[in-house]
Amino acid sequence: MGVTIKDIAKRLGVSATAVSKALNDRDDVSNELKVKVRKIAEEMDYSPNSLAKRLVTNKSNTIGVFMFSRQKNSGHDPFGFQFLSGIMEEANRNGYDIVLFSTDSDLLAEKSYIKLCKERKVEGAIFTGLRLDDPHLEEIKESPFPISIIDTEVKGNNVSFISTDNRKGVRLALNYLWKLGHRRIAIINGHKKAMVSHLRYNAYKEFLEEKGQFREELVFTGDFTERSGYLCGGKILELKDRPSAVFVASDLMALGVIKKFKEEGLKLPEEMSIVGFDNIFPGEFNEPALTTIGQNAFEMGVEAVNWVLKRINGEKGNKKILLEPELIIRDSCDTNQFQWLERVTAKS
Amino acid sequence: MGVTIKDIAKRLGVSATAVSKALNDRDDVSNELKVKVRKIAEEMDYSPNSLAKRLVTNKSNTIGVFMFSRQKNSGHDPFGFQFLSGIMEEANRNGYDIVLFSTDSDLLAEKSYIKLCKERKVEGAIFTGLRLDDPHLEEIKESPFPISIIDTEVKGNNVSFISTDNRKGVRLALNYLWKLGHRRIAIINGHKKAMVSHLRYNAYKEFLEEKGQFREELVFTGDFTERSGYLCGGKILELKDRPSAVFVASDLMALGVIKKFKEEGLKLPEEMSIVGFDNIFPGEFNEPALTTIGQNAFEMGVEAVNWVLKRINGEKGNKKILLEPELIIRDSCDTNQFQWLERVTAKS
DNA sequence: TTAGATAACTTTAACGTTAAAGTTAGGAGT
DNA sequence: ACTCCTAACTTTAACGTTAAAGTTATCTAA
Repeated sequence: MGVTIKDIAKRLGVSATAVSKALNDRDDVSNELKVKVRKIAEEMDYSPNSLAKRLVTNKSNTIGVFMFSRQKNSGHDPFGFQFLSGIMEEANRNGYDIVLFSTDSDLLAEKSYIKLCKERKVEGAIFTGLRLDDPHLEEIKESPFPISIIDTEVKGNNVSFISTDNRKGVRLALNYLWKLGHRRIAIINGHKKAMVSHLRYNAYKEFLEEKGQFREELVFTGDFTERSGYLCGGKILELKDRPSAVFVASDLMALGVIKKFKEEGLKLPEEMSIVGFDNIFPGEFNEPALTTIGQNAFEMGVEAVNWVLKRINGEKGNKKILLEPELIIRDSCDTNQFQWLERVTAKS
Repeated sequence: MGVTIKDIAKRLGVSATAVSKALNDRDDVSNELKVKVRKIAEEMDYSPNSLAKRLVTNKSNTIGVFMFSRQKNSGHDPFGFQFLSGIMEEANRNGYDIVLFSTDSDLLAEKSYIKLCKERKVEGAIFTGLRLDDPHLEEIKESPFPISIIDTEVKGNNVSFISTDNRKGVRLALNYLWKLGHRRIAIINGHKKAMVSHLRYNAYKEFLEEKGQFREELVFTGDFTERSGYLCGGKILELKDRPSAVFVASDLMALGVIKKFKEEGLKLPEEMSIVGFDNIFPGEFNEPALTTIGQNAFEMGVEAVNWVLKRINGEKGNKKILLEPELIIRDSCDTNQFQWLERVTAKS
C-alpha cells in the first residue's frame, strides 16, 4: 500500500539496510547517499512504519493512560483534562505516544489494565482516579513496567505516587481559618475509597488535636459530589452547637454546601466561613467566591510522565512526588472573626 | 522477553500457526487443541503482541485524536474532556485504541498531523478546536484516512463535520428572548477563526433581519475568553441606546459580561438579560445562574468516532452530523419584559 | 474400491524495519 | 609487497504474528 524503505532502495539500486541507515543518520553511510535517500523519500512521500520499527527494536515509545473520572461523563471533573494536558505535552516532548483507555469499557471487564498494557507493549502507564478498592490493585503492585499513580499511593516496586502535599494543603487551610479566629472548624471529607480522603482527614485531625480543638461530631463525609456537599451542609445546620467554619475536601462539595447554606438564609461569609480544596474554575464565579487550596494538576501530569521516563531509562528516583499546594484567598471566609477573637482574648 | 506464540507451540509440540488459529478461535483447529492452547497460554501468562499482529494484518485498530484546546493549560475548557470521554468510550467499545497528540508539542512543529498519523498507521482521526487558519488545512482535505472534525467544517473527500446545530441553537436563544419581549438584542460573538462564530453570527443576523431588528452597532466580537466578555460588556454599557438583552456566543464570555455588568451596578436580570452558549458547569453557580444553550459534547465525541468507523468499514454516510441544541432556562433573563411588552402593545 | 471431501493440522512466506555479521575496494603503514 | 585498516556498503536473520497454500489421515458415497 504505502511506500516502504524497499521501494526507495530499489529506486536507488541499494539495499534496504542502506536506506534505513541513511534515514536514521547512521555514520556508516556516505553523506552522498544520505542526501539522495532523503530526496527520494520526500519525493515518494515515504513515511516510516512505526509498527515495524517498534516490533523490531522492541521499543514501543508508548505510555498508557487510564483515567477513572470521579464524575463520569458529567464533565464536572476539570482536573481530568488538566492532568491529561500535562501528560500529553510532556510525553510528546520526549517522543512518546499516549494511548488512552476508557475505564468503563467492556475492554476492562475482560482484561486487566496490566494485560491491556502488555498487549500494547507500553513502556509505562499512568493512572488517575484509582480507588483503593480497585480489584486490580494487587496486579498493579507487581507491574513489570513503571506506573505513576496520581493521588493514590500503592506500594509496589515499579509504582510511584504523584500528588499534592495534602497534609500541607489541609494545614494551609486550617491555619488560615485558625488565624482568622475560628476554633470550631468542621470538615466535610470525601469518601473513603479515595486515598486523599484519608490523608486529608488525618491532617485535619492532627492539626486540631495540636490545638486541643478536635471534635468528632464535626466530621462529615460526602462523596466529592456537589449533592453530597449540599446534604452535609444540611447536617451541619442541624447541629446544636454550630461550627464557625467548614473545611471542605473538594470544591465541588464546597459549592454544594454553600448552596445549602444560602438556601437556609445564612449570611456568607459572616455566619459561616468555608475553605474548599482543588481550585476548580466554578469556584471563582460562585458567590461568595470560594477560598480554596489550589493544586497544580497540569504539573502533576508532567511529573507523572517524568517519573515513568526516568524509570524507563534506568534511573531510580524517589517514588513519592508531592507538589506544593497553594492557599487561594477569595471571599468565602469571614475576615472579621479575627477582631472578635482579639476582643475575647483581651478580656480574659 | 515475553512469552510468544512459539513458546506455546513448542510446549505443545504443534506449529505456531496452529496456536495462532486456536487463540483466534478459527474453525480449522480442533476443540481439543483450542482448550489445550488456552490453558497453556493462561499458564504461561501469554499476551499477544499487538504490534506484530497489526503489522501483519495491516490493521492498526487505532484512531488518532488531536485537541487544539481553546484555553490551553487553563483547564477552562471543560468541553475538551467531555469530547474525549465520548471518543474514548465509543472507540474502546469498538475495539479501537485512542492515540492522543498534544497539539503544541515540538512534534507538530516538524511533522504535519497527517504525517504523524501515517506513521502510526492510524485508521482514522478526530480533530477538535481546529481553526480556520490552520496551516495544515489543505493537507487535511486530501487525507487518505477518514477524519471527523468537531465544530469546524472542512470540505474534503474523507472529512466529516460533527457539530451542534448552531443555527438552531441561536434561534432557540433569540426566540426565547424575543418572546420575553426583547427587541434590542446585542450579540457578543467569538473570534473569526472559529467556524462556529460565523454560523452563530449568520443565524443571529438572519433571525433579527426576519424581525426587522438587526442593528450593526449591537454586534461585538470577543475571543471566547472570560476577559473578552468582560471587555465587551464594558462597550455595551457605553452605548447611548442600550440593548435590553445580550446573546453571548460562549458561556465563558457570558460569565465575563455578567461580571462587568455587576461591577457597574446593573441589576440582573432586570436591567439586562443574558443568554450564553455551551452550558458549562460554572454557569450553574453564577449569580444569576446562566440561561444558556446546551451542547451535548459527550455525544459529539461518540458521533465523531462512529462516522470514522463507518468510513473504515466502507459505508458512506452523511458527512455532516448536527446534534440538537437545548435551551436551558435559568435566571439570567428577565421574564417580566413580557408583561412590559404586553402593556406597550395594548396601548398602540 | 476408489475418487473426493473433509478435518486438522504444517509449511512457507510475508508484513517493514533494523541489528549483526559479512564483503569489498581502496588506502595507509612499514 | 604484504598485512591491516577503514569507509561504505550488502547479506542474513530476526521481531511475533497471520495468510495462503500445502499435507495427511480419515471418512463418505456410489
